[in-house]
Amino acid sequence: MNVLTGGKLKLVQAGLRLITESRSLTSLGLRELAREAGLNPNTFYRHFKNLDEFGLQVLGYIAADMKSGVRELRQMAESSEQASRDTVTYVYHYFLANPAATTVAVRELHGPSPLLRKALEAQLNASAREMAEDIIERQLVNAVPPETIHEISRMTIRYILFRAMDYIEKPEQRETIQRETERFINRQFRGAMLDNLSQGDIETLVKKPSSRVG
Amino acid sequence: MNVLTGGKLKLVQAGLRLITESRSLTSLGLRELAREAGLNPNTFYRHFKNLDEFGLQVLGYIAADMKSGVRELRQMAESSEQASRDTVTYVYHYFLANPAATTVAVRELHGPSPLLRKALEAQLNASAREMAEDIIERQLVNAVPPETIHEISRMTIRYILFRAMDYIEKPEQRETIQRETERFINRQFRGAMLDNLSQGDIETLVKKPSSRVG
DNA sequence: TTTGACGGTATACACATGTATACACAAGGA
DNA sequence: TCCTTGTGTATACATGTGTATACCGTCAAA
Repeated sequence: MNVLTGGKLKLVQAGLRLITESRSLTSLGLRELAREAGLNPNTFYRHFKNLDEFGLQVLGYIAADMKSGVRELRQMAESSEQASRDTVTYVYHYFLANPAATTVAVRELHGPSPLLRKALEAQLNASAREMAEDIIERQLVNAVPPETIHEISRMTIRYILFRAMDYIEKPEQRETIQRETERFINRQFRGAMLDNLSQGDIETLVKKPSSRVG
Repeated sequence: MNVLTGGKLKLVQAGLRLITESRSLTSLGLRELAREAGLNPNTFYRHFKNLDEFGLQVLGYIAADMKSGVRELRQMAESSEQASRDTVTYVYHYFLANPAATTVAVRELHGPSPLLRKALEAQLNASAREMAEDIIERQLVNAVPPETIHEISRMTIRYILFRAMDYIEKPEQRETIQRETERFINRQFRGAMLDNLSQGDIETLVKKPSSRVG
């Protein structure tokens, strides 16, 4: 298995710790890591060929973590009405509990290392696919075609990831961020329901007084 | 005026050059910059107190640039129908023409320096505000309240910024990215028109056959 | 009991970095 | 004319970095 132990684990965890304290994965030094891990600099070489390999290991470590997080998600989201609210709440709490992983993801997704970027993108797309398939399977939004659901899922995953940084760092804004995210998701899906209507159609639709319109 | 000249300008431009070649602003070194600028390392101190101050100068430099870009935007977007398409086209072309500025913005918005992050956020919010006020002034989407337009503008600015990285680096995806961005914007605004309808209302609305529904 | 791999350490080297001090030279005002 | 100010340079130092070589215990297999 890919389970980490001993010094290797110590180094990875040291890396995550350093990243949380306002560093980026790509900027970590070998000696710095060893120092933080309480090990001799050269011990690093016992476990990793170079810093790139270390980066990939860290990514693998947090990817495994995230995967289990997303899997738990599938247990929730019963009704279509409450689906987005529950999901958003859960996801943000997950990010809050894993600040290092979140920071790594955000920083390296557009960071300087093509290798890490590619790996992260794949990881995010996988999560988005899982989210989309879940939505399709449970028929949470029937009026929207599958391909569109996938597209919106990709956008949503990224949106949430970036907002997660603020969510972690600005506790007083958490409520706001959560509400904004819910609105984001709802508007995407509701807007998508109108994808093949013309602007004129929509205006007449909306103008017609329904149950309650301010 | 804030116009840069001589060595100071050389250093800032060297910074932008280095950033485009897959570096991040925060990771630049003083000697590295001087080398790229063809100057003595110590000349750096003649112009900047430290690297943080240098970063702020670079940010200011590109902010001025971006501002003029956004201002030009106000000349366009005549009809509501074509508004998003024109705007998106323009904005992406702008980012394409200024890859260094774009990369800086994306990397540092969630980067390790709180100072730069704050400055960038302010800059983005200013752009979003300008965009929102433009939309409101021109009455492009009447059915949506101003506060919501501001919110969507903030989201859109960020969305476009992140997609701009891919837009720059993956020429074969430019068409796709542009289309996706247009859909993103349209769905946000159309979805927002339905903000105060219940899920049930919307479903009945959408099911009703209008001009053309697949 | 010996062997060898594994994980960890110590020392050392070459190089890059930020910074301090001191020097050079042009332009402009007194 | 002298003096200051702005800009650029040279030298030097302490510190940090990646890496190479060599040494040391533990432990399991032969």
